[in-house]
Amino acid sequence: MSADLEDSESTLARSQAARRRRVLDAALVLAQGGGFEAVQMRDVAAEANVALGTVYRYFTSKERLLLEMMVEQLSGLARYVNSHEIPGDTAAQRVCAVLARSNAALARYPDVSLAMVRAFGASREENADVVERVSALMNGIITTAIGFEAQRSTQVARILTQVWLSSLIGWAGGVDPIGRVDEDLEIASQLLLHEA
Amino acid sequence: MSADLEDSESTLARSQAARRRRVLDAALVLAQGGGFEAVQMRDVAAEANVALGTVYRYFTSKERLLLEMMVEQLSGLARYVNSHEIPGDTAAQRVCAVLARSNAALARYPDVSLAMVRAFGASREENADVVERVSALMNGIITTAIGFEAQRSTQVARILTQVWLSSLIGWAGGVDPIGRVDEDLEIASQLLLHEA
DNA sequence: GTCAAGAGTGCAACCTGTTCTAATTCGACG
DNA sequence: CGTCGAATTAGAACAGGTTGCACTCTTGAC
Repeated sequence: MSADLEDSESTLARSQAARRRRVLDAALVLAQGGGFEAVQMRDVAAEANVALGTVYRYFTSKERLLLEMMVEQLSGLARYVNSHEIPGDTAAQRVCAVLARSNAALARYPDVSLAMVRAFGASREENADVVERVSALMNGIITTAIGFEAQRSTQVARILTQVWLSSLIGWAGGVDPIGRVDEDLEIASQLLLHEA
Repeated sequence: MSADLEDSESTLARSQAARRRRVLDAALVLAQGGGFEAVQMRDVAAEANVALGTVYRYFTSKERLLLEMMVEQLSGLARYVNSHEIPGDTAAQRVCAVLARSNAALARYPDVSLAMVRAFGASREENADVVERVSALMNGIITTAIGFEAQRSTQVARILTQVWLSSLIGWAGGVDPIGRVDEDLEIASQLLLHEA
C-alpha cells in the first residue's frame, strides 16, 4: 500500500527473499542430478525446508520455477560477459567467443541446462513474461558480443538468439550433441555478419 | 517374421492401421478446440473408440502422439510445396512465399499448432527420432523453396529452420503474435540470401 | 502488550499421464 | 472347425503437478 516497498529491508521481506532463494537453490540442486524429472515439487519443498504450498506461493508452477532459474543462470552469464573484455577482431569472432563460453558454462551442468531448456520449450502463455526475460538476456549477451558497429545488429542478434535457442532445444531433445550448438552459431554468425 | 510385411494387406495390418489412424484423428479433433491440455489420453481413447492401453501401444506417450501428428501435418505441407510452382524470382522471395503459406496453414488451426509446437519444444531423448523427422520436413520445405542454385543452401536452410522453430515457440509461448513468425523469416531469409 | 492479517505449514485430495493386470476377442493357420 | 498367440479391452493402480483447507506462527500497527 505504501510508496515503494522495493528495497524495504523489513524483516518480512528479508525472510521472504531468503525463502525464495532456498527454493531456487533447492531446485538447482535437484536438477543437478537427474534433470527435469528430478525436480519434483515435493522434493524441492523438502530440500528447501519449506511447505509445498510455499513453493507454489513463490512460483506458480514447476515450469515457472525452472524458467526463473534460467533467468538467474543467464543473468550470471550476462554479468560475466559485460564485465570482461571480449576477444576477437570481428563481430563474428566475438559472437563465437562469447557463445562458446556460454555453452561451455551450460555444458558444465548439463542436467540443469536440460531442465531449463525443456521448461523454456514447453512454455505456456502464463509464463510469457519470464520467457521474454530469458530471450532478452540471451539477446543482450549476443548484442554485447556483436558490439555497436555492425549493421542491422538488432535483427542479427534476434536471429542468432533464435538459432541459439533452437540449437539448445535440439540438444535437449537428444537430436544433436552439445558441440553442434557451437557449430550452428559459428556458421550463423559468419553468414549473418558477412565474414566469408 | 517373413520377408517383407511392408505392404502386407492382411486383415490384421489393415485394422491396425485403421486404429492408429482413428487415434491420430481423435487427437487432432481434441486439439482443435483447447490445444495441448485438451488432448487428454483418456479422451483420445474414447474419441477413437479404443482402449487407453491401445493408444499407448501405438504411441508411447502423449508427446509422441502429438509429434507424430506434427509429422503428418508437415508432410501435408511438404507435399503441397513440392507439387506447386513456387512464385518469386529470388530465393528469398520464394522462401518467404512458401513460409507465409505454411504459417497461414498453421494459423488456420492455432490450437492444433499450439499443441504440436509445445510437444516439440518439450521433447525428450526418447522421441529424438520423431523430432528429427519434424526438423527434416521443415528443412525440406525450406530447401525446396530456396532451390538448388543458392550458395551454402544447406547451411542456410538449417538456420532458417531454426529461426522458424524458435519463432513458432515464441508464438506458442504467448510472447509474440503469429505475424511475427513471418516477419522473422522474412528478415532472416533476406539477410541470409543476401538480397539487400 | 495485544491483535488482526498475512505467511507458512502439513496434509489430503484432485487431475491427468502412464503402467499394470486379468480377462476377452481376433485373426492366422493347421 | 479348433487352437494358439497376439491384440484389445476395461478398469484399477500409481506418480507427480497442482489445489484446497484448517490450523499455527510471525509481523507490523496500535
